[in-house]
Amino acid sequence: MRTSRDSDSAGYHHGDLPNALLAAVAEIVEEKGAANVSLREAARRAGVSHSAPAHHFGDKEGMLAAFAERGFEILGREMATGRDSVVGGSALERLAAVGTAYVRFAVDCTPYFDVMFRSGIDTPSHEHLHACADKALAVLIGAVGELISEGGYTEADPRQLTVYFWSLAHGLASLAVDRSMPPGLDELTIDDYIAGVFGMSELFNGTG
Amino acid sequence: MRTSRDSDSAGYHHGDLPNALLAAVAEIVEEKGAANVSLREAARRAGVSHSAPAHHFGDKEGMLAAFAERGFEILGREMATGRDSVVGGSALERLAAVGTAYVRFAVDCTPYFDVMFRSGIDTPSHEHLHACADKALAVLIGAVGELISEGGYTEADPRQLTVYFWSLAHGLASLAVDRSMPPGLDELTIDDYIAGVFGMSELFNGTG
DNA sequence: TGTACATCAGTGAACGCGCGTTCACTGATGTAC
DNA sequence: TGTACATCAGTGAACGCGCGTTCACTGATGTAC
Repeated sequence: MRTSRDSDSAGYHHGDLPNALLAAVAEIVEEKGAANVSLREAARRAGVSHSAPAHHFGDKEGMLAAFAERGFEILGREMATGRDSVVGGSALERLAAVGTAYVRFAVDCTPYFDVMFRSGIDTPSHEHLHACADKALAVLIGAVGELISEGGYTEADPRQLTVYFWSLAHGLASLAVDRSMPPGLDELTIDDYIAGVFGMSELFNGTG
Repeated sequence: MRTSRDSDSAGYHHGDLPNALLAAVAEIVEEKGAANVSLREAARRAGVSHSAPAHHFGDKEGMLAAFAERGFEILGREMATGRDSVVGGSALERLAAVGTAYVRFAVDCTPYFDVMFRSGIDTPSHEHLHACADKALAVLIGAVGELISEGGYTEADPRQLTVYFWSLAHGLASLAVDRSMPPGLDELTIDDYIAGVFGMSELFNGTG
């Protein structure tokens, strides 16, 4: 197997250093946590001198911001894919699919989730990152809008409904990533909880 | 105003160093984020030599664990107080009060919340901390149990119902702490969202 | 086809910093007698 | 009431480490002519 590192372009010029560095960031976060990411360690793993990263990302914040941007792009894409995978379903089912994609993203791509939401990065201060975050979130907001325009939950404030579903998704994502299920609750799988949590509003309708 | 530092016991012996160090940790997290807590900085703020903290907490992990323990004690107490403040209400109302206390704790005591849930601390590996976390969580689990034994949501799996409410509280807490409301959604206050999110299940009953 | 040159990507030495941890120490406190 | 002694709490020097950033540099690439 050949990586970009040992390809023909290997030598003084790396060929694809930004991607290699971001891949290294993912590795480091996975192994040692977001707090332990450093420019030098990323450079080391990319097989490059420790001052090379500055060329592409400016500084450490810049590298983390670039990594988070990529995360938001993936998250947005996954949520849209989830939504579109529901054919002939209700708006509530599409919204549940969006939420499910959100939680699955956190579980399957934890390094991204960690840097995006739990690394202490100041998203608003990075213009492009902020835009990426808004764009991803627009998928969730849009799904809530569809729910309302389809005639559901019309009594609710759309903003509160958005925060409700986002809280549900973000909370479950956080708990799942931390594997901090309370004692006895780790018998069910994460998929059970996803189904349970996003099916709860329907359950309420039936039994309330 | 006199602090414990400049009291009569000031001098070679601090008098209340563990507390002073934990107060310093809260300050540091507030100002610079959980990632920037250090034994030396805490010692500096407590007005003590940099090697003094080791005497009380062993090492850095130990200091953070002690801080998190205190956080879980406060969280548990606040949730119980919230629950008990509902007199003559339903189990669902008591559960909403527990969730409200959870979110308020995160907003009002953000340094604790950050260290407890977002500092990368490995809770299960600290026995006493783990016990503190379970004890706090027991308040939420208990409130879910009361809901069920009162005859509500009997079709739901209690474990899923617990994770549902915990996700809701933890998600809203995280979003509120990060002030990462999506564009246009920061017009409402956090209290509006708390009321909206925990009133949502009742809303569902009415309109579903 | 060849040459000059600008531009870009990565190097490596150097800087100063704050950190965690260790260790022999000393000052303060309290207890036994 | 006084003295000896054990224990505890905090000191300060020292260690080695990894870090971010800067800077003059060099190797590689591509473009103009």
